[in-house]
Amino acid sequence: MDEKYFAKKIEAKWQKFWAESRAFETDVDDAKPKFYQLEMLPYPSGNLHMGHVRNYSVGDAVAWYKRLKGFNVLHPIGWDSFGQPAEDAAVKRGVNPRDWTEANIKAMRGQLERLGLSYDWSRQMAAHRPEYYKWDQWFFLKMFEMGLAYKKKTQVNWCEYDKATLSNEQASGGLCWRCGNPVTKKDLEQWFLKTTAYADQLLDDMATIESGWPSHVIKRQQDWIGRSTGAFVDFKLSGSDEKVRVFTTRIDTIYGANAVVVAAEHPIVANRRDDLSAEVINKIDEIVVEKNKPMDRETEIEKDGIDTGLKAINPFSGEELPVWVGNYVMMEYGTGAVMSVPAHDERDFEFAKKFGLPIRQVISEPHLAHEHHTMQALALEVPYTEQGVLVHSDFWNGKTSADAKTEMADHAEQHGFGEAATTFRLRDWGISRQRFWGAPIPIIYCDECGVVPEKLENLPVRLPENAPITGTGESPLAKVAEFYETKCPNCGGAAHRETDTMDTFVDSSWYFFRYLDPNNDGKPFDTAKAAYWTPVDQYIGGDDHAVMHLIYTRFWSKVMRDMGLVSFDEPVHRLLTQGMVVGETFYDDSTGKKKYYIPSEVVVERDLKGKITAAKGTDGTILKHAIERMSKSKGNGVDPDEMVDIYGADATRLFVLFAAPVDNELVWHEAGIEGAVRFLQRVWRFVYSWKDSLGQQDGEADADLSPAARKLQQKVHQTIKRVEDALDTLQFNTPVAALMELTNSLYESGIKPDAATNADRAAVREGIEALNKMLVPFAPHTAEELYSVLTGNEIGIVANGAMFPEFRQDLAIADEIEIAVQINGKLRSRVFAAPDADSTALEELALADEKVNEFIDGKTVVKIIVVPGRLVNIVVKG
RNA sequence: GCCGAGGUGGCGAAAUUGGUAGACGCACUAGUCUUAGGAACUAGCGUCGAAAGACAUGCGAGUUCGAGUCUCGCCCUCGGCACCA
Repeated sequence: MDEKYFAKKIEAKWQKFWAESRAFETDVDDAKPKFYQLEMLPYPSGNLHMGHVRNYSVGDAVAWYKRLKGFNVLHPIGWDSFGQPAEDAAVKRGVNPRDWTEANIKAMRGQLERLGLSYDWSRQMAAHRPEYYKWDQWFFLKMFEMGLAYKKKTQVNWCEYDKATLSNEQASGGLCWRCGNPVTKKDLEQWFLKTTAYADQLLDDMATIESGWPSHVIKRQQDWIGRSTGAFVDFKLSGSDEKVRVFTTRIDTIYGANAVVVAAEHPIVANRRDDLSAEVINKIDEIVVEKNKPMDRETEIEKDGIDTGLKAINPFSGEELPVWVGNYVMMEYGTGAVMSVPAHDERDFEFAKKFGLPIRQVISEPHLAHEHHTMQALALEVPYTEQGVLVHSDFWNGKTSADAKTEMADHAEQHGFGEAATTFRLRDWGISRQRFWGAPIPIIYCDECGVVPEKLENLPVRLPENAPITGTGESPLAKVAEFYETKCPNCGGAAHRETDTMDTFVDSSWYFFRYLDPNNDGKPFDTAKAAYWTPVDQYIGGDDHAVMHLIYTRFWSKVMRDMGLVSFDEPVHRLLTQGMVVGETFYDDSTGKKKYYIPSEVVVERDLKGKITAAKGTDGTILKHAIERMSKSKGNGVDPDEMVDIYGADATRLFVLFAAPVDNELVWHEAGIEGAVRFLQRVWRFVYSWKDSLGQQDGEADADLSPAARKLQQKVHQTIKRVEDALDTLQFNTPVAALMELTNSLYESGIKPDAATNADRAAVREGIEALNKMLVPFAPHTAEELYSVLTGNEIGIVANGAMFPEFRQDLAIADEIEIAVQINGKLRSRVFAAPDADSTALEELALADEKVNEFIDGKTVVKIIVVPGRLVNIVVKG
């Protein structure tokens, strides 16, 4: 190696060395603690993007740090390789999904390797390979056995653009998670996994991981699971034995009910199509049609409904109420029917206003309760949705809402018309997909025996080599007779296979257990290995999976626990969600639609300070300027390969870590990455300027450290502490800053190799070595190269067992520190004192200061506050 | 509408958790060296001011010797949810 920093050369050298020496293949040394560092696995699209780079740079920094801290580190990677893009490629370009996927994996692995990420490649898994999806199928059959997998006909979320079925999580917000287009409904037979069976656990167990997960993810999961406690109440239909069961969280308001409102699909109306008037039937059908239309996020849906003419009896008051159909009642939640209490619910209020239904107040603000008893119920201007005291509620008058809720639910139960109840927003996970590129659902339909699970020993149910992929939303496997024609495992008669495949989120629900034992042919993984490595110590990924992958994987772990495969409740103890990488965009929206300009088509004007004041296209169009998520079409995308090529992997990674706190958005400015290169070069030059002088101990008696060397020593140890604390709390920008400061201090010390004493040389050596080791998590290639330059060994940092530098408090403390002197809280002067100088000494020093005396001259000192080690504040009057 | 996070220089950000606001970096300005420099180095860089100093952490109050940090009330930005009874 020459003395000039040349990223390409050293990066290629060390990547080759790491691969050949299998430097990152996981060893288990019983004397060391374990650390499982996991990052969300990529979909093999063929192109790494900057978001991946950020995710994996952070993960790699943690993995390296833990290695240097003496852990057995497991740091694997794999491929979420089933999914729609492979089918899209097949439709568009006629390629085979398998070939396309394998080629992409190969290409992306190359990209990851060029970044120098320290993965244990020997544990790689890929979801689309039969050795993996065999176990998806195995889990499915186990869940079928346990009653956790079942089939039902249902309205599924359907994305017309992608021609794809979506789970509720994937259709969150009424928009497709993949393409962002509105979601419609479609009737389909679907396989479901019973996530609702774990709703309580999914919610309650969050308490055990709360401290290690970002609060916004916890919050979103809580909202998603959406537990609400209340009661079921049965309203008997007049002139019938039938009952309508409603769910309410506010049974205390039941005397204010003016109607029972049911969903359009509710059996009570669906079963009476012949009896209801044509007008009612028409309205019901209209509501159903409206409901199944793609949702428009912007406009609020207006309340609609109709009186069915049916009557129901309020079991508390005995009052006869009309039964309405309302478009705001959802069949999928609760019982599909509600009691409408307009005085105390916004939606019911709006509904009552629109249709002129009576509004009766039955809950009062506590201090007004007495008046209400003597008053007629008043028409409210706005609904009163708070809790309060019951009025106009017969026997229950005067009770608080809280008391009434429990007592009234008990009352209902005792009299057989209701009970306390809990409902969830969470629905079961629909996993059937009418897709080719996924794990076949291992179920067989037999005319004689019905639904029959495939035998475990027949797994995997393999995907056929070829299937007609059309992208029209029908199952391609249904057109491959060799695939679906089979024999019943039960009776041996002719039968056919399920032709739907599994949602790809099945694959990612347990992939990180397969890393522990990737070649196991008899089990998904060895339980002893799982007991050692899991739960995951640190998981890192984007927060777009807050309610998809991260709920599914928690569910899956709980099922595996109940199967006896693992013994914990939660698979991930610490979660870090990194922010998005965004870029500057320039666009013209004068035509109503945004037209993006690529950077080479944009001319930017800046003011003296460098702020952008105007932007124009080279065609003269005045452009607007914004920060948006990176994408090719917006012209703000950055190709990681290109960055690595120009600046090097280390500089790219270092910059990504340094540029912003890890959970913030990161705005890509290419100029910033040059700063990272400059820093690495500065380190490089300094080490080279010293490399021949560090070992010299030419007999000269050890002198004391010079003041400059002593100062450097302090900085070294302060930096060790700062870097350690930062990495322990998952901060990556501040430790890089600390290393830059340390580098500046090395230069500023002014200690020259030829002029230095042995002691001073040793101080510089300590600084260089500490810097070198602390640089490893951020710029591993450069660090390896410098390490070999300094130590003369070529076996690499891992093999050499190098450890993170050791912090010494006694060396970090300065001999003399600066104490701020304030007068009335304003900084007026500074004095110097020993770090352990006591209050009296500091006070004396401050009062002796010339500048201080100028300020307090002629005034009365009222009080003096001394914070040892920090400041003196003199309070004066007059 | 509800929930969450956040407002600090031209920009990305620090701030030992109530104690010297703006570390570190980018951009910018001036200079040195160089055939040259988009290299390196030196100096400057919150605002106003010649300086002393004054004013500065979204706005307004409060607590305190002392507030970016704590309390209350507003304003704004970004994310999430969408009639969940």
